[in-house]
Amino acid sequence: MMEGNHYKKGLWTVEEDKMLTDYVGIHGEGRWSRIAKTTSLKRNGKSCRLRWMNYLSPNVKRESFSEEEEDLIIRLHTLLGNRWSLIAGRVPGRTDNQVKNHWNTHLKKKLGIVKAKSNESNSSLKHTHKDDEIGEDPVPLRDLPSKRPRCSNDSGIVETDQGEDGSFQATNTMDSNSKVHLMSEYLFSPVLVSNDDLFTSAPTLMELMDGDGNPLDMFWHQF
DNA sequence: AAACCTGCCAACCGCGATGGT
DNA sequence: TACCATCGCGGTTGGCAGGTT
Repeated sequence: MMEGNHYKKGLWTVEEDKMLTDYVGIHGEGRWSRIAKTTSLKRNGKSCRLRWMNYLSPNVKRESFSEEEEDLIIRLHTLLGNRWSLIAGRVPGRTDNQVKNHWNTHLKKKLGIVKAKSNESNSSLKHTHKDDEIGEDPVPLRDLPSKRPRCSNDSGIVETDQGEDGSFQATNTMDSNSKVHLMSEYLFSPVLVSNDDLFTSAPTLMELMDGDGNPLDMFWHQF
């Protein structure tokens, strides 16, 4: 709890990276807060964990995103919204931070997602580049439990639907046929089917539509 | 050449969840 | 049950690099 403010911040040096890598090599991942106590690395636990998970871990891909990865992210985002850790979990070698950054800097533009101005009179407001972005989340976070993977009941979730502009919007009024169509489109598209792991763990449409629970519930367990 | 602008991404922050005592 | 340490998530920021004026 008490991670004081005497810890170093900012970009990591090569020496710091080596210290952290050596530490993980000896002690394994976890117990991040002990690093500063047992080594001369003056980084707090959170910083160490983030550096390892997002950069130093051998599981992290450093090359550019491929077309296939981008397509997969787009599809997963349609289903999951800004659940970056869940999305990243389905994109081998990519971290939630990588996925989030790539979405915000590349994929939004690729999809032509821009914030819908509520009215033109607002155009005189001071512009910042962040103002261009929207809450593009197809399932607004306010409608979801804050920490979905840890929630046992997921009431209040809504499905996604494609809007006139091609972006996906939240809706809870979709009929069953539309649900089947949408689910099958995403689950059994060539991109997803090409992913062995996802394919083997993908449910059937009957499973999707079965029961009185939310038809998307299974995603939170499968992804 | 210098100032300014923009894009990008690594890292930070705040918060909630979890697990141990 | 309460408290504390730790972990993990999503949003946001800071700063560098390259482009433009």
